[in-house]
Amino acid sequence: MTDDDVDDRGARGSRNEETRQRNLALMLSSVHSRGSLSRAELTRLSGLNRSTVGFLVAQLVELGLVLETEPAAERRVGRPSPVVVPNPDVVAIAINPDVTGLTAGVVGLGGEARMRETILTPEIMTPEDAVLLTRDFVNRIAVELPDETRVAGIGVAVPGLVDERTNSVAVAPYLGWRDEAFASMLEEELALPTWLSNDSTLGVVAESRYGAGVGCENVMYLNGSTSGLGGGVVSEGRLMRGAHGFGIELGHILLDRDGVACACGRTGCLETVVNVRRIWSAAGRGVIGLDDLDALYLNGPSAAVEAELDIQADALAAGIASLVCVFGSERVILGGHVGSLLEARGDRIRAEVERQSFGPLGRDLTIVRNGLRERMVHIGAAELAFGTLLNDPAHAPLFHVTELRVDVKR
Amino acid sequence: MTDDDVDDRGARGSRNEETRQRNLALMLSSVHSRGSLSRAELTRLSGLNRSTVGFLVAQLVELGLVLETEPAAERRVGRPSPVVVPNPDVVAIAINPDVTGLTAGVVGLGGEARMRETILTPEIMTPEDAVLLTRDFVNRIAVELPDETRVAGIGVAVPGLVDERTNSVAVAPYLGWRDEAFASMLEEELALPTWLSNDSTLGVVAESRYGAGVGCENVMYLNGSTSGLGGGVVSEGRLMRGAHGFGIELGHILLDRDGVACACGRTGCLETVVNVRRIWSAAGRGVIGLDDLDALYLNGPSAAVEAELDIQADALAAGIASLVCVFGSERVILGGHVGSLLEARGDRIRAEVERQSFGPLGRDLTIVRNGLRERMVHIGAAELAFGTLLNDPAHAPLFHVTELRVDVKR
DNA sequence: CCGGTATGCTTGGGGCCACAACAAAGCCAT
DNA sequence: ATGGCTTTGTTGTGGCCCCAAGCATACCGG
Repeated sequence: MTDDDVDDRGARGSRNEETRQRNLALMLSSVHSRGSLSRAELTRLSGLNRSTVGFLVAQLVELGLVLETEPAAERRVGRPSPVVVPNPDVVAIAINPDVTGLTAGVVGLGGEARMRETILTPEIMTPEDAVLLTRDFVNRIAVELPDETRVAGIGVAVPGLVDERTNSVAVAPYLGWRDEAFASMLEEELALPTWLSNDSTLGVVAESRYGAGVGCENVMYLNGSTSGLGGGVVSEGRLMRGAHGFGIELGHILLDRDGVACACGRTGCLETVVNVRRIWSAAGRGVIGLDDLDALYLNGPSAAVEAELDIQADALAAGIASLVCVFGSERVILGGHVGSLLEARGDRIRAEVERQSFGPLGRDLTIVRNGLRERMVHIGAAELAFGTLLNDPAHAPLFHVTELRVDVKR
Repeated sequence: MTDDDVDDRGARGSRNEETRQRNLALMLSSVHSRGSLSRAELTRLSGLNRSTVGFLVAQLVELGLVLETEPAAERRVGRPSPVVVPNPDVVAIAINPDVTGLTAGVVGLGGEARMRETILTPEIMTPEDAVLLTRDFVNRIAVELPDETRVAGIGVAVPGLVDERTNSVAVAPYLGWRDEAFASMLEEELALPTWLSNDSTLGVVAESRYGAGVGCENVMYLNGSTSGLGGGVVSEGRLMRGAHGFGIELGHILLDRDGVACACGRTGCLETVVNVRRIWSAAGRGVIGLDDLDALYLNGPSAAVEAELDIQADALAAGIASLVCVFGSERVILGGHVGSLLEARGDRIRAEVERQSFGPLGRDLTIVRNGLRERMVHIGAAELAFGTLLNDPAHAPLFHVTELRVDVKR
């Protein structure tokens, strides 16, 4: 995808086209993340000249990425400004393979979910299974979606370590995948550009753009799922990726050096204590879905569960305090099992974090539950697929949904 | 310093001048960090056109920021290209107040240390003391440095928490400072723009640009000093700052929830174990300077010290493994007391980190001792003062050293 | 109906870089 | 020594991109 002949060190000079590209990207990203903006608002937001904004928007309209609609009747003085909205016919496909099945969806530019379905699998799926299920889904949407629909690509949220340099799955322990070039497999089958990322990393992307992290530049996100405790960090508005293109593993920060062994091979990780499976044990009634935890905690849980909640709340607080210390986050978002934990033990967690925080770092910290819930990973994966488009609206390829149908016949 | 009237959200549009500014900054930064580059090399590096690079360099020469020198005799075919070097008469002043005294220095563009002296103080200095010592130093260099010298500003490395938004010291525990608007105090006294930052944060800046982190985009730096364990992180080439403008506190990551109380008010911080004062206790002969630790470890230390080294090595390894897990760093640089610890227990530390690392994250990790040693904080502080200049070479103010002499007479 | 206001639209102008053609400076082979 | 070759500096032209200014447009309110 990248030209490798003149790629010295990324420290390239800027030319004039780049200015255009950046401004175009700014327009599209603003419209994408705010949903709708008048041209006058875009002018104020960008600080660019009216005439320039007019031209940029016209180009985006011509590219079919945004629509200019009638000005909103706002009863304001002055000539009304046309409203620019993202073109919902430009979509991304979001895929999330997991232990119980594959969730697939279509998300329009602007972040609106268009379709979403989960295909349950009797057994844990192989990468090949996942490709076939994805193909079936794409074939289906190719028929169901309107002809005007154009697809930016496929974003895959992987419950495991992803090597973003090679776009492959390094390890997905709960799926039993290892070194799978999953993106290439999908690209070969579907001829759509495909990107992979860790599911929790995508969670923080979604939350910080559309969820509980809106308006905050330093967000930390922790997500408790059946497959452990994951998370992601946005620092000064930028997603932290770490070296190697692997995401980062917040659940495996050290909690207690003399703690119990963790699935990752180490000892005393935060995940060994803050863990939904320990709740299941305490409740003593087998697997409990993440969506049922709230009800369990509300409807008078057993003393064993109460005790376990206290234990996990304290451990989570210690972990958060430790993480805030190294990231300097100002907002912590909790999702999945730890979101329920916050609901049940919010006061305790917040008090402990405050008490244990390093000086001023914990002073203005807010801890909130995630806002998007089950749609989150979905939206994050779509965001991944929209990335290229949002970065360079004029040159990113889009694929007509009708062409995908041709593939079906083949 | 910043215009506050139209500062919507930082997401400003780009105009044409910005292109020029960025390219100019790229030229100057390249020359600054590489020491000297031919115009042809700058052309290749930037990907810009020969003619453009020629013009940009000419502008930098006119601004007095770089010098064009005779082409190096390289016995290569083709017309020789003039070599561009940073103008050493453009300098920054680096200040580092600490418990034992104030270290002050002058660093030329290009990173070369021009002067450096430590003024010892009998008692721990107040901010006012530090201002006076700095003033004396500036008065002295105003006389000693050549007339052509121009000063970009003052960079201060503070052993404590700095609020970079307000350019003030939030807490410097070992100096006993709290909420001191130290930058304003200096600016008022010396009429030179002044920036503050945490000393360890500046350490990672210096190391990643000139020291053991050169050529690496994901660096973590840990520094053990008398005032505790600090550090900084460069992720994907960018310095991590965290919210609030405070740096980040790597020494206070959790090591053991049941550990001992830490000076920061919490329990079980990494710093409570990895700590030079514990070495002093084990050695049983009072305060030992950081520079004497290597000798102590080499010349057959006592069994108590050996045992303590093992303990600290293991704790450090656990801390590093935990931190690498959340930052995804590929190079860890150790300085000060932990640098000596690495020298004494390198194999043990590396083996433990490898063993405890999360999957592939620890695989390609290198752990090295810092390269710049005592000059490090110095160079980092100068880098801080050069920041504005490197970012916008055409507009950053420079102050003639002769004008500083006028201040002396006043 | 008419001024006031905010915005859209059009045109001219300036800044910045690429490109092309030419000049310069060294290497190298004959 | 000379002429070809290669690389780089230099200069002028053109294209891209944004801004500014003036005019047109659409809505409000009296």
